Amino acid sequence: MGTSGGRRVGRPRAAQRPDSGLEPRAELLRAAAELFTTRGYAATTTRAVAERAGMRQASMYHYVSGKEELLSELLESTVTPSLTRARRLLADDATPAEDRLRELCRADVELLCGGPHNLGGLYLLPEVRAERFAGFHAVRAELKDAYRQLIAATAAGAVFDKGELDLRTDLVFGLIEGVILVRRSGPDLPVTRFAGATADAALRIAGN
Amino acid sequence: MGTSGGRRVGRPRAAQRPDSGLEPRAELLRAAAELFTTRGYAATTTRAVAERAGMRQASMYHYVSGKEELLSELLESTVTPSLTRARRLLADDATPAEDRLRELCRADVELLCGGPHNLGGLYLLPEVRAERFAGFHAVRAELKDAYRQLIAATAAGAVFDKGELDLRTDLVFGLIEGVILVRRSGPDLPVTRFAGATADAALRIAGN
DNA sequence: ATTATCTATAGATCTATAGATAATGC
DNA sequence: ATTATCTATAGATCTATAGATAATGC
Repeated sequence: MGTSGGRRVGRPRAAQRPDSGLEPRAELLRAAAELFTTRGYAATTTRAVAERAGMRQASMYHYVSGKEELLSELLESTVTPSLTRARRLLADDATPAEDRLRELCRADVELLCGGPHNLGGLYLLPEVRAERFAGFHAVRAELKDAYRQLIAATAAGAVFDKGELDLRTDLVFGLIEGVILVRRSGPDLPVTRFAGATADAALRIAGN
Repeated sequence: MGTSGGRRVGRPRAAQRPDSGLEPRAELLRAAAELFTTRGYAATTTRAVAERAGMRQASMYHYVSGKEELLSELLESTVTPSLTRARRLLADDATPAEDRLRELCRADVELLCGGPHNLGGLYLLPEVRAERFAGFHAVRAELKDAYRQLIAATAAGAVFDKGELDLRTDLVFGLIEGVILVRRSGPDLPVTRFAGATADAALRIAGN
C-alpha cells in the first residue's frame, strides 16, 4: 500500500489531511513558502502555516521548532542547487565562458522563478538579512563569486579593472534578482522564455 | 527665532526632541522609512517608529492614523516625482528616444537608491501588494507604461511585436528594481556611477 | 482655552508549552 | 507502549483609545 493511503499511528486530525502526498513536514514547508512569499515573514502566523498544512497550530511544533526553522530551511534549499551547478560550470573549462555564464543565468532564473511559489521571493524578505541566516548568506556570496569569475572570463578581450568587474557583477546579479520581482508582479509570464531573455541581457551587461 | 528652537505649546516630551529640524510628522515618516526598509513592515512596531522619532508610542496617533498611513504616504512620495519626470520626458519629442530612456533610468535609480534610507526598498515589501495601496500601484503602472513607450521608440529600426516589447519592458523594469536589491546588500556603492551603468545596461536590453 | 504630549490600559492577538486523547503496534 | 495529534492556556506582545497633565496663548 502507498505511504499516504494507509492507516496512520496517532490521533486522527481534526480536518482531513491534504492529499498532496507530501509528508507533514514537507507540507509545512510548502505552506510556509507560499505564505512567506506572498504575505511576508513577520505577517505570517504559525497558525496560518499549520492550518494551510491541514493541522492545528500547536501540532506544527511536532515537526519544526518554529517559523524561523521553516524559513532557514527554505532558504538553504533554494540556494544549494544553484551553487552546486555553479561549481560544476566553473570547473568545466572545455566550454567557452560565455556559454557557461549564459547557462548559469538561465538556470538560476528558472530555479528562482520556475517553482510553484516563486521561491526566489524569499530573498526579498527583509528578515532574511538577520544574523541567524548567516549560512544562507555565505552560500549566496559564493554563488556571486562564481558569477564574478565567469564574467571576468567572458570579457576575454578587454580586461576590466577590479572596480569595473565588481560593478558588472553587481549589475548581473541585480538583474537576476530583479527578475524575481518581475515574476512576483506578473506570475503568469512564460518562465522559460524569460530565463533565456534574462541570460542574454546578462551577457550584454557582462560583455564589453 | 527658528521653528525648532522656540518654546512650544503642549506638554513637553519625556525625551528630548531630536534636533533634525523636521516637523514631528516628517520625523515619523523618516523613522518609518528607515525601519520599514531595514526590518520590514509587519516586523516594525508603532512603538519602534514613535520612539525613533523621539516620542512615546501613543503620541504618534496625534499625527497619523497608524502604520498603514505611514507606508502609503511613503510610497506615494517616492513614485510621484518619477512619474512627473516620466511625463515630461515622454512629451519632449525634440530629444532622441534613446537619450530620454537613458535619462529616465538614470534618474529613477538615483531617486530609488540615492536617498538616505534606500526608499526603493519599500517596493520590495510584500505588504505593498495589498489592495489598500491601489493608488501607488496605479501610478507605478503608468510609470511602467512610460518605459514601454520609450523602449518602443528607442528600437527605431526593428519594430517589435507586442510580446517582445512587453518582455523587454519587463526586463528593463526588473533591472531598475533589481538595483534596489543590490543597493540593499551593499549600501556603500557609488550611486551616481551605478545609475549611469544601469541606464547603459537598460539601453542594451532595450536595443535590438 | 488650546495644544502636544504623557501614562495607563483594554482588547486582540500570537507563540510555545502542558497535558489529554485516540489511533496503531506488540 | 508509542505516536501524532488535539484542546487549553500562560505569558508576551502590540494597537489604539481614554483620560490626565503641563506647556503656551489670550
